[in-house]
Amino acid sequence: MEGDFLERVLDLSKTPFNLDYTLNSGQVFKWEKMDGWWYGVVNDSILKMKQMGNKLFFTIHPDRGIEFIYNYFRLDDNLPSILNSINKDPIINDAINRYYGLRLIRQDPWECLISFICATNNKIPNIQRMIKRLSEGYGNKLKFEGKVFYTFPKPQSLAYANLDKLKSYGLGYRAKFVINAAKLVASQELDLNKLIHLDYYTARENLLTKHMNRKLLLGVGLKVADCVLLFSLNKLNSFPIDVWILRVIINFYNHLFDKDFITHIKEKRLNDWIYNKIAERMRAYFGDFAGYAQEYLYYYIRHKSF
DNA sequence: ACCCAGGCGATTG
DNA sequence: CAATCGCATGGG
Repeated sequence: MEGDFLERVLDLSKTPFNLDYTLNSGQVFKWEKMDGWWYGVVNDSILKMKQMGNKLFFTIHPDRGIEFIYNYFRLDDNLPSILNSINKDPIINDAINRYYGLRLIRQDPWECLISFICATNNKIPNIQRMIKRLSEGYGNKLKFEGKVFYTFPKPQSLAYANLDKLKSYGLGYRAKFVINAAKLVASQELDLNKLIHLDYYTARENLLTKHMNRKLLLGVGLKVADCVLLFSLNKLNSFPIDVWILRVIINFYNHLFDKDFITHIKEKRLNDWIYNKIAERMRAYFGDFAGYAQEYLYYYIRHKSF
């Protein structure tokens, strides 16, 4: 079908957006840049994109409406207004100025959950490789421009996946957590999409539920839950704290905390009590869009040379 | 060889 | 409750 390969242009002059920053921000792991074009599989469609200034060139295959792009890249978010609301100090101001146009992405919650279960105690290139192998092994094959792509596996596919096969993909001890999560979602014991309608704290409680004094979702703690809430469930006040954000706190935001608290967290490893205390303070400081601040600060600490 | 990574589970005290 | 410790894997 000729129409499937129609290249379209989106005018970004009134909606600030930076595709490279957004896709390099560690939110999503299934995108790849080839010959200057970004290729990604979103739900069941291949997206091919390139930005040149205020113009976003893209092809969706099979074709979808423009809302598909708006929804995924949250182009409906009033970015200037959001960034203005979180711009509280010179550090975040510097991050905003450097990486202006970085947006949160609205991912599929299921893919997001599995991605960040795989992300624990791991490095981004390795996470990308794991997600790629999972997709090749259990996703559906798509062809486009003579290239082969794979959708992210459905919950039903991973629920009956072979444990040793997942381990051979490099998932290690996370393999059993992935299968556990897949069984819960496939059986509809856990309905991720209903969490979109709940507030941040209630939705987080759902992800961290215990059943007979045992966690329902294995491999999901505060950090993974916060990532899923922020990147896929519309909870923009979620403030995930990983080792990098902890460095941001210690280096640039220690004045927001008691002095002995800072010396305490330098000695101890991050535990739930420390995590919640920091996250609550940063939510109070940055406000309802603290998640955007988190993402700009994450990009800042990862990319700026100090 | 050792250390680290978008942390968390299991086991102890 | 809180505090330790081990963990699969790959790269520096």
